[in-house]
Amino acid sequence: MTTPLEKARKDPESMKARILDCARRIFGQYGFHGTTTRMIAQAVGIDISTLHYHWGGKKDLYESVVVDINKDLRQKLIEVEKAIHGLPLSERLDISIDLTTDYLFEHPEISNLILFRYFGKTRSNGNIDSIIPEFAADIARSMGLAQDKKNVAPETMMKVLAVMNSIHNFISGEGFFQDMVKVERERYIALVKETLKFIHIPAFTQSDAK
Amino acid sequence: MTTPLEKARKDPESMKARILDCARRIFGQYGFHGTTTRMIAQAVGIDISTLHYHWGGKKDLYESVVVDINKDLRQKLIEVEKAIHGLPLSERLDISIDLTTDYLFEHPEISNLILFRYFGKTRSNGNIDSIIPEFAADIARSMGLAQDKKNVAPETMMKVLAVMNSIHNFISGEGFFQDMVKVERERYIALVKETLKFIHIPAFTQSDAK
DNA sequence: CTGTGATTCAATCATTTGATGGATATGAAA
DNA sequence: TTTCATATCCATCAAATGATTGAATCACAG
Repeated sequence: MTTPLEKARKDPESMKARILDCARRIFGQYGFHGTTTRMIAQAVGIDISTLHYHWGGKKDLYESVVVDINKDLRQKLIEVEKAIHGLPLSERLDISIDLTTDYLFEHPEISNLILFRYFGKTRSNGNIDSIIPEFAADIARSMGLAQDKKNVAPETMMKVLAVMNSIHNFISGEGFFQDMVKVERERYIALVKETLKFIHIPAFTQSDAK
Repeated sequence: MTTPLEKARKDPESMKARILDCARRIFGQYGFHGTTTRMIAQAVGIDISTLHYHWGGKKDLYESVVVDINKDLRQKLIEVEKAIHGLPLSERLDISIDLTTDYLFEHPEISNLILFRYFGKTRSNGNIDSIIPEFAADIARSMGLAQDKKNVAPETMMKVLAVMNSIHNFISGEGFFQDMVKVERERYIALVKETLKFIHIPAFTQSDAK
């Protein structure tokens, strides 16, 4: 049986998919409470009731969005993992940062939504991010910091979180930070990669040598 | 002339101050749109109209909160700067991380609010964080990465942002991350410090040696 | 005690917002 | 053509929410 989300992903031109795309972007910019169903409907160019017809309600739509971005991110991480397989650690980090950063700059709503879920509370909260720890564990393994996905040491988990978050920060805070350093977009993206490598590569390669 | 905010800070028992305290906490947890004036009033134990009497309106109160936390953070940064003055870089980092982390874990709403302002949009946005770039420049100077507060290189600014953000991340994401690594609060705080030092000290000391 | 300004609250308003019901259109199947 | 499921919109509702008004209460100087 196909869920509404699978149906939407199958045909990107369908109304379901168009709504989902706009919802991703707007929920990412304004968060759950900062977004109104009317804002999304207007962005799609439809009536609110059409939105409700396809996705049930605001909360249902939001949860679909979260599942959707998690799916996309997981897909990308698998891709990155393949690209770096077998390389030495410093190169793995270098390439991972390049690929992930490029991808997220093209889909900033992913970083936006993830940070919103980390740092903000929703007045009625269910937890639909049980997949995130799995991401972190996957990354830990693919970076050679853990043997298997189960039983990743807390220290390792924290290091992986630090790397993931620092990337999301620069993507999601682009508006704020770019204005702060007063550079154009292309330059900002280059600066982000440079800074991430400056910060993270010494830490992990040093501990590797020990 | 004294602003309402100065008046509130003078007498911590005053109604103005009590409202401001609760507002800090709740705006920090739920963000601007996720917070209702009724939530704040209930937390203080007063009527909504009393809140309006003292602070004008939701937006005014929110802006006062932002100014207030920026003031607190600035104060703390000056304090930290004094404590590390003259020490070698790796020790400056070590101590800065300890002091700042301890302080922010005691006042998590500071990290919460700052991240909300970085990553989220408010439907009607004015920018009242013109002070943040100044923080970054201050830190850059006090870490010996820049000569004067004016003309801090973009590369340097980005590095400082990376450090600041990584701290805020672990404070503000405590609920999420602590659950992820499955440890108690004290252990989590220790892990945060350890991880921050692991990540940042090699980067800056290595480039220092070059 | 009295008067006066400051403070607080109950009641209420206007707007926003999530949601629904019913009418209409479209197109495929019978 | 008729029938029926799908899809869309218009009108509207009920609750939530930011804000205001006016009366009651308090603090305290005179």
